[in-house]
Amino acid sequence: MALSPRKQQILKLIIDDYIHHPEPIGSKTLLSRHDIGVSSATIRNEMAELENLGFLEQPHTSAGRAPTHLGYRFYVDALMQPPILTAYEAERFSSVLNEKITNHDRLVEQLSVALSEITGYTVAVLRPEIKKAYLRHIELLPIDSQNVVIVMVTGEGIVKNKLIRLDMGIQPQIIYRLSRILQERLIGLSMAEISLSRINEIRSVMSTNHSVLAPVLGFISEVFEHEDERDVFLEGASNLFRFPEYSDLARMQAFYRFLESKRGILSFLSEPSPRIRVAIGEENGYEELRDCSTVTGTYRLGSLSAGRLAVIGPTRMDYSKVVGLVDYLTRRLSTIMHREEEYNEQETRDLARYY
Amino acid sequence: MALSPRKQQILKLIIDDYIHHPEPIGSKTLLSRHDIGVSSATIRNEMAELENLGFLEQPHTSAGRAPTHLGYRFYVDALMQPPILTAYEAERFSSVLNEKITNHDRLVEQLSVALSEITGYTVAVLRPEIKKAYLRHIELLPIDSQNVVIVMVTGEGIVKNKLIRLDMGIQPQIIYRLSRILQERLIGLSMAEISLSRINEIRSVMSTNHSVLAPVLGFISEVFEHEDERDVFLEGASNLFRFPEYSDLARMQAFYRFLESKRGILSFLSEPSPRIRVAIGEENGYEELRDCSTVTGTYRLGSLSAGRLAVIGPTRMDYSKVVGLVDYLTRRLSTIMHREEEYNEQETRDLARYY
DNA sequence: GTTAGCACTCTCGACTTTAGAGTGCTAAAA
DNA sequence: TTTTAGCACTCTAAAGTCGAGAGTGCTAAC
Repeated sequence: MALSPRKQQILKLIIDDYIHHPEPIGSKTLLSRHDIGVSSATIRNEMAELENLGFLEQPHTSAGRAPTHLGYRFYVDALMQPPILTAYEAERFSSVLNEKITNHDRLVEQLSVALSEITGYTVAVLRPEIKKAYLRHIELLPIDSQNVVIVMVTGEGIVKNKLIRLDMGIQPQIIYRLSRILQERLIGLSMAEISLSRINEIRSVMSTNHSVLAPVLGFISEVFEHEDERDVFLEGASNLFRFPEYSDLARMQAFYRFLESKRGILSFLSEPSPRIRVAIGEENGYEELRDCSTVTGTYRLGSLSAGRLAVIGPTRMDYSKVVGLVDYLTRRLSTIMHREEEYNEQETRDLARYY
Repeated sequence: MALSPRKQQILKLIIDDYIHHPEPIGSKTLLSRHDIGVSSATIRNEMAELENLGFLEQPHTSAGRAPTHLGYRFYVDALMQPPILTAYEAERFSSVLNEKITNHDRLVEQLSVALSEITGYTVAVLRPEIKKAYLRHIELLPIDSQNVVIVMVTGEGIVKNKLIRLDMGIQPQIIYRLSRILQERLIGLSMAEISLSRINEIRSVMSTNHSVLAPVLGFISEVFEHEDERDVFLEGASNLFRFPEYSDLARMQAFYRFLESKRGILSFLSEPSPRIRVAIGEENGYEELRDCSTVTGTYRLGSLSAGRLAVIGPTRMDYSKVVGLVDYLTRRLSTIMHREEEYNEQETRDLARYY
């Protein structure tokens, strides 16, 4: 279905207009706004054909035409101008990145706030899974006779901890011993490698003291298995109120409920997807996102699994701009974290001396 | 302004009705729904007087009457029936409390989810400040030559940590030494007591190694000073869509923006307030909460400062029910945590042997 | 293939009408 | 003095009417 250049031109003009001014547009209006070399009647004919092809639709007979989801799809694939970042936008991100925030979660959150501000849409972030990380450090700290803190540090510098309350008192010596054993056997392994067999190995060495062992090993597997911690960060949800397409309260509520429950948006973000994915309406695969478009970017944080960052807006989204921003941002995030990762590996090698 | 019993009865009936069916109610309708011993004309007269007194208002001349904020205030203070928890509600909370969640944040979050479900309103939680906690344990863990993890545990079992990246490599021995010094000088102190002078004391002892010291001491003060960590937990914000009083999109957006920014709701929750506070409309003190009522409960977590838990709903809130739930929940939270706290102090005393 | 012209369609806002709920007032009853 | 029946009056909300305006599709001429 190769579209004639003129049809493409007309489709592009309609969508460009519609993105900023969401009202069905007629042949005359289009002509009055743009310098096309033909008359309104010709445009009318072209538009009728574009409608037959499924790229445009009329809300009713005597109205102008609006893009369909298929129209947007074609626009995204073939028509929209290549995204360009403005100096302001790049600057806005850089200023966050230059703050030298050491906590990855915070950094990504701050960037999301910026992204949501710039685009005026909603941003959702799924942080990388920790499952595939390798363990850089593990330590048990006896706090008192019945409380032990377990601290784990991944290669990427993510620290996880938990206070474990034991049923019966245990001497610190035993804790220290277990701590050393865990260090000897687990440090340097990726989480995939800390399998049941290794844990059982430890269990046999420490056979005397099951009462510490059970919760400790429980926590380790919890950190790396459980998705609980993987909550979604949301920013700018209230932005969508701006758009007339969300003036239907019932729909808005369904949408909000979807975001709020976090389950839905989590599973949406967890789906495999290319580095940059644009999904329009039903393409999202969720009833609640039927009236939305999303631009999802994947970033990599060291050896961790992919993190995801999605911009959610109306289907008449400014695709060019959003794709540009998401692409830029995830790229920068990945390289920054990649650099850190290399740095850490270097360090870890140096460190070997101490052990 | 002592109201006659009959006026009180009529006001109560109107509000009881209005809470579940938010339409201005007229004398005849009221009579048809309830068995009052007088005619509609009498009720009409009483209602006219209640309006003069400011307890009721008419949207327009020929409509029924609806409660004013003053009316709700009187209702809350004098009319509503004492709150009773249903078996289901108590059971719902107990099932969460019995899960033995060790992380306080999670526990309070789960309870908020239950509270929001039961009430159908929005719940906001401000976690206790950590500032007043006493330090049960502090430890520096060298991870490699340039990375140190600092771990702090409060009396309540709250664990805080951070990975500190140093500009230059430092031998683990030095880290261990600093760790011991911190332990000797800081453990057991309340955070108020870890003043600048004590920190300077440490600085003089460790004069040689400023490069570790600065970020470590920085983190300590950050943990206990900064409000950053005190983010607000929100649950059930989308519930409010149900209510016809929120069908005005612009208002809804302002409200959502308020919740989302977290600044506003944080400062709202930070205000001093009695154990249970009911605020109606303007009483909330925030423009964005002008159309809402809030029931705020304070709970205490060990020696920490107060945590706050607020139910936010329309002004025609089911006050009796909500007050009962908030009261019950904050009480149970406080006692549970109080018990834990005693337990911990016991433990800490026992522990003294080890040091 | 393109365009001017024209009859036709449909929505949206403005205006009108009407049913119904509710009121306040008055005068009679308790 | 308080309560009540009765009634004229008020106001809204929903339904109906109407005309302007934007846009279309078709036809015939360029």
